[in-house]
Amino acid sequence: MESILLKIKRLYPEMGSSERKIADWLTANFQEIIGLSINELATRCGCGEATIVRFSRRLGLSGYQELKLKIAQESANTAQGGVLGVESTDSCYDIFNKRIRDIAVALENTKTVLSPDEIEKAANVIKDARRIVIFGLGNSASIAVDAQHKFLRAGLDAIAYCDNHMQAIAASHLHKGDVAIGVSHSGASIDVVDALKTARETGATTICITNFGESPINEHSDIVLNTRSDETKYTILAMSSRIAQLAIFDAIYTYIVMHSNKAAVRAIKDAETALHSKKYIQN
Amino acid sequence: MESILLKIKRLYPEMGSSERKIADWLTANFQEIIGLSINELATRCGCGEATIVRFSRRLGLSGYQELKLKIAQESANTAQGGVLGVESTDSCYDIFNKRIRDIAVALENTKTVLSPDEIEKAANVIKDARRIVIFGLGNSASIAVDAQHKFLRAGLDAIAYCDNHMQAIAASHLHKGDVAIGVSHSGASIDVVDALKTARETGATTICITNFGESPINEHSDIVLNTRSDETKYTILAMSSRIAQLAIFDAIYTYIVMHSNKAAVRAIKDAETALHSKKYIQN
DNA sequence: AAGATATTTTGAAAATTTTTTTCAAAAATA
DNA sequence: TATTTTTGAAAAAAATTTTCAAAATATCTT
Repeated sequence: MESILLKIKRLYPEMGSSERKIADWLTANFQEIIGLSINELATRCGCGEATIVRFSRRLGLSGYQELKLKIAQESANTAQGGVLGVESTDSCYDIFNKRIRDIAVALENTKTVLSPDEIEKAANVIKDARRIVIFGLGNSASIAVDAQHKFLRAGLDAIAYCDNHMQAIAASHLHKGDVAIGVSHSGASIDVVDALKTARETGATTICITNFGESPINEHSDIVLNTRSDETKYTILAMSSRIAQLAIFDAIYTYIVMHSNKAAVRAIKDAETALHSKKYIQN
Repeated sequence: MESILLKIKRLYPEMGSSERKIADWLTANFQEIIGLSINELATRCGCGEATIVRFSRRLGLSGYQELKLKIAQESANTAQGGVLGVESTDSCYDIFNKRIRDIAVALENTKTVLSPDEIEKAANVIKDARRIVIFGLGNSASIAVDAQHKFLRAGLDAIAYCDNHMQAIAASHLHKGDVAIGVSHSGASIDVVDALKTARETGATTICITNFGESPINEHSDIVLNTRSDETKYTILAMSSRIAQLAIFDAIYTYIVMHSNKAAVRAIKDAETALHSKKYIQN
């Protein structure tokens, strides 16, 4: 949807001099309109009220009221400034707000480094895999578990291994047609990298999900899915990159459901109905 | 800044029955107010116009006009796009892009229903807890595991139980000074609700993380942390609400680290250095 | 427990403010 | 100069806010 400012810019040539005064004032004082009545604005712009209504109509709105409402909506997004670091005086709610900013930024960045081709390939390989094993340790363990959960719901044969011994064993027992997925933010987790290497040697297809850049895990991966987050503080948790990882798995899961044969879709419906008896209320 | 919805929730007890009708209607039809005049809203709520003005004033606003403007601002993110449906012709990358939109919207919405007071209370209770148990089943299991992982890193005594029998047992063995956290998007997962109820009976402090609205789990929780996502499609995965849950836990974790005594901070540093030997490269 | 009194809550109607429409004058264009 | 377009003051309409008395509720008294 075209924004108000953009519309103003586009329609500017068609306006008369009085309407242009309104356009100019609004361009300079966008949000300020929210607190003004139509005649206050008319005074500021040096024009009549009727001209303001006409101006609003030109933008495709019903009148001044709607103009104000629309600008209120649009300025809500713009208003936020860009500070990141958590201060020791921050309330927990403050920290939450900063975190969700981080997440939004990381997701946008990931969009720029995630290859459309690679993720499409990954989704299809997983969809048709005989067996899927997912490796994640420590911080990435919950991502692996989450992915397992999703794939199981889609009727796939998936297991997450979050223990380095189990990973090594599982990797060595794979075959051609199987898929091994390694999750590691740094791409340098010894055990996960080794497990992926082993998996590849068995003939399995290997996929990694890791932060953008050179890393050991890429060398052992047939398909590389990159995230991108510029975390500097508390990087151990790599919170926002993990959200990006989750989003990638979610997209793959959704894709598989959409492209699956009836049986797999039924598996999802089955999973949902199975849950109903476990709820006090029926959603 | 406290959101309108939060203010409504907080001031609800002080309202008379007519004002509550407005509060209820608004909670259910938040954005819809933008298109309504005061008497249209009065009709819908079954009350007089004056009551709506009084209601607005109670929220600290000058009147109905400002209420409408404020809601327009807050619903800006929600209003755009809404829930983006995934089409069967979408590429995996397309789906990813739609997903990250959903996530951004859910996070913004959660900001408006998450009570600053409650999350602050939760963080402090957890920080000083003798023992923390976290309950999550199915979809919420990975969130519980993630939270456990974070709290362990902060040097806290935390365990996640993702099995209904273990949850029941663990809950019954708590004491005053312990904290039980239940994670459930619907707030209606029988086993988690029961475990939280049991936990409370032992004298433990109970916290729930659930989607905004009435739900069984609230009744057994001393502290309620709300998320908000309007998922209609693929609601079984409740993806975006889970991201919001993760962000809440992350904020609490970060807050605890910031406010902990030296020992706990050292515990984090310890955890980080312990990981270094497990990496091929040093970050 | 019943009744009386005070307080609070409420909405209809009046008052006010805001927005929109009308229309003739001014400006621009042909 | 004639025609069209643009404009704003004033009128009309609509929306919002205020006032105030009735209704509901709570508190006190006996």
